[in-house]
Amino acid sequence: MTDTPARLLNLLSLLQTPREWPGSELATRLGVSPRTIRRDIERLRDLGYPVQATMGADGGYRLAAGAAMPPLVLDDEEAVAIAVGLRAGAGHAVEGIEEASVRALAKLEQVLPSRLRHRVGALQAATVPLVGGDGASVDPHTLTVMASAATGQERLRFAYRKGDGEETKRLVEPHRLVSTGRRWYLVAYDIDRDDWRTFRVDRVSEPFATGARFTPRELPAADAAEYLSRSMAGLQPTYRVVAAFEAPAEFVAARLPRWLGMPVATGDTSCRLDVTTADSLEWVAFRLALVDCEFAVHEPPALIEHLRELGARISRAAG
Amino acid sequence: MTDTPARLLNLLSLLQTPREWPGSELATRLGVSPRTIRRDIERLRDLGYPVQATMGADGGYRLAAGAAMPPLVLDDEEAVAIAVGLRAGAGHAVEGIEEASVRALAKLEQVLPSRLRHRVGALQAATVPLVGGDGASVDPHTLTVMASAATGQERLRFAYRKGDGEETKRLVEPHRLVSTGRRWYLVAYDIDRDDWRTFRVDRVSEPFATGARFTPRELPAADAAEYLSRSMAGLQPTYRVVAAFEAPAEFVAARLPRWLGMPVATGDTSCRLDVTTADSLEWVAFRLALVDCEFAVHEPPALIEHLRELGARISRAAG
DNA sequence: CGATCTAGGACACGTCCTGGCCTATATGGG
DNA sequence: CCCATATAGGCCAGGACGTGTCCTAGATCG
Repeated sequence: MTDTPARLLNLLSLLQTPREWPGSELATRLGVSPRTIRRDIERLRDLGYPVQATMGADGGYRLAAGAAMPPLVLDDEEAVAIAVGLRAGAGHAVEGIEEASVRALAKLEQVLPSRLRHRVGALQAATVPLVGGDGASVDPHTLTVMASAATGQERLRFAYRKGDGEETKRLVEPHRLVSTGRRWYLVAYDIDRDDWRTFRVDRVSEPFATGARFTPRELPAADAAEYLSRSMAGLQPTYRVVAAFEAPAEFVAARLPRWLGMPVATGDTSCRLDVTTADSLEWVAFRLALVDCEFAVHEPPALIEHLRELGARISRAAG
Repeated sequence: MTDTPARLLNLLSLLQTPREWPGSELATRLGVSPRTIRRDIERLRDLGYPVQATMGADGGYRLAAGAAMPPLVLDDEEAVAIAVGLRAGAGHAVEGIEEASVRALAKLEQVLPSRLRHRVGALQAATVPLVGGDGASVDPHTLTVMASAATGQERLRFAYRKGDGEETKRLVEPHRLVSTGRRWYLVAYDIDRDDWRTFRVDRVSEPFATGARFTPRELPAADAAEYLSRSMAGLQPTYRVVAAFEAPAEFVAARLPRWLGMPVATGDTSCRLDVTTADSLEWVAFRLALVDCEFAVHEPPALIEHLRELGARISRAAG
C-alpha cells in the first residue's frame, strides 16, 4: 500500500467492477487525495487503458473496452468459474480456439491458489462428461501440464498406454499440442527412441515436467498439424459416414459441429451429410440424433447397428 | 512505457508465461539494469505475488501459485477462448458457480476490445447449442448486460415476451440473477408496475442499461432465491419424473447432473430416480438416454410418449 | 573450483510523486 | 435559472523514492 504501482493495480481492479466510481470514493478507498486519483486515472490512460468518465453530478469513472486487453483482476469465485468452464470445454472446445483455450487454462492454473484448485477439482468431478462414447476423454490437467511444458521448453515425462494396452514410460521434448476434431495429440521428440513421435493425450497418464530445459529441434514438417496428419495417414481406423436428413441444410448445419463437415442440400427440405474422418461411431450417432429431425444412415453398417440398439433401448424405456 | 508501474505490469505478464526468465533477459527486455529487476521482483513479492526463483546456473524467475489471484494478463486469443468458453457454458453451467461464471463473463466483456468481440460473436455462432429441448436457450449477451446492470445498480430496459406470446416493454431496477437448474431468472423491481417481479431470461430481448443509477430497495424476502421459489410456487408447470435404471446407483449418478437429484439404489445393479422439479421433458429424456444403460420411465405419460417417438425415429434412421 | 545465477546492502543523484490550491467545464435538480 | 457536484488539468513546493553503480554472500551445476 506504500507503493504507487500497487495503488494503480488496485485502481485497475476497482474499475473493472461493472459500476461507476466517483473520484472522491476512490480517493478515500485508496488513501490518497482526489488530486492523486485524477493523476492516476491519467496515468492509466497513458498506459492505454480507456478509462471512461461521465461528467456532471454523480459522474464517475469506469473501465471501457479499448485496443488491448487490460490485466484481468478476478476474485476467487470468478477464477474458479473460468477454470471449471475451460476444463469442461477442454475436451470438445469450439473449433479453431482449442489451443488458445488450453493455453489460457494453463496460464490460469499456474497461478491459481491451491485452496481454489481444490474447489475446481471438486466441481470438475461433479461435472458430467457429455460424450459417453469410447471413454477416450482427456484429462484437463494433462493438457495444461503438456501445454506449459511445450511453451516453456521443458522436458516431459509420462506414462503412455499403447494401442495394445501395454504401458510404457516416455521422456520427450514436447513440441506442440494439436487438436483434431475432439481428440488431442502431442507432437514431441522422444529422447529414448531418438525420433519424433505423436501421442494421443487420452492415453497419457501422470505427466510431469522435469524442469530440464531444452533447445527446440527442427520438426521434419512445415508445422505440427501437417506432421500429425502425415504420421496418422492410414494408421488409425476411420469411418466414412453417410446420412440423409429430412430438413433444410441450414437447419441441420446449425445443429452439427463444424468438423463433421457441411451438409449438402438435396432438395428444399432435405440434405445429405458425408463425413470422411469419423473416429468414434458412438459420438457420431449421438450427434445425429441430436439434430432433431427425421434422418437415415446409409453407411457404415456398424453405425446402423449401433443406432438400432440405441433406438430399441429408448423404445424399451418407454415401456 | 516510461513509467515504473507500466514496467511492473509488463513484468507480471512476462512471468505468467509458463517458462523461467533469467534476470538479465528481463533487464534487457524491459530496458533497465538487472539491479532494478531484482528490486521489481521484490516489489511484486511485497504485493503478495509469489515470484519463485531457482538458484544456481540457468536459474530464473517464474510466477507460482500464491494466496491471491494475480491480475491475469491475457493475449488476444486467450481472451477470446475464455469468452467463448464461458458463453458456451452460460446456459448450462456447472451447478453452484453459474452466477460467478456470468460475473466473470461480464467483467471480461466489459473490457474486451471490439475487434475481439467480433471474433467471439462469430465463434459463438459456430458453436452448437447442446440442448435442443424447447429452444429456451438464453443469450449470453442478455445475461452479461443484466449482471452488469444488477451489480452496477443501473436501471434496465428490455422487451419481455409473456407466456401468452405478448410483447411488453419493461423498465426495472435489477436486483439479482438467479439460476435454477438450467433456467435463468431475473429478480427485479418493475418501475411501471410498482412491484417486484421475476423474469425468465430466455424471454427477454434487447436488454439495455439506461445508465440511470438507483438505490437498492429492500427485497420482501430473505434473498433472491427464496423470493423466486416463492413467486414460482404453483405457477409454472413442473413434472415429476420417475425412472428406473438397470445399473448401480453410482454409475447412474456419475452420468446425471446433480440438480436432477440422486438415484436411490434398489439393488446391487439397479436404482431408481425421482425428479420432482423437471421443467422440460425433452431435456430430461435426453439426459436419461445419455446414461447408457437399460432404463424404464414410469412417469409422467408425456415423457413416455416423447421417448417412444425418439426411439422410433432413431430406429427408422437405422433403416 | 569456477562460472553463473539469485539476494541484497550502501550510496549518490535526479526524477517524479504528492498534496494543496487554482480555474474551466459539463450535468442534473430544485 | 442557478447551484451543487462531478471531471479535467495547470502550477508550485517539498520530500520521498526509484535508479544505476558498486559491493559481498549464498546456491547450484558441470
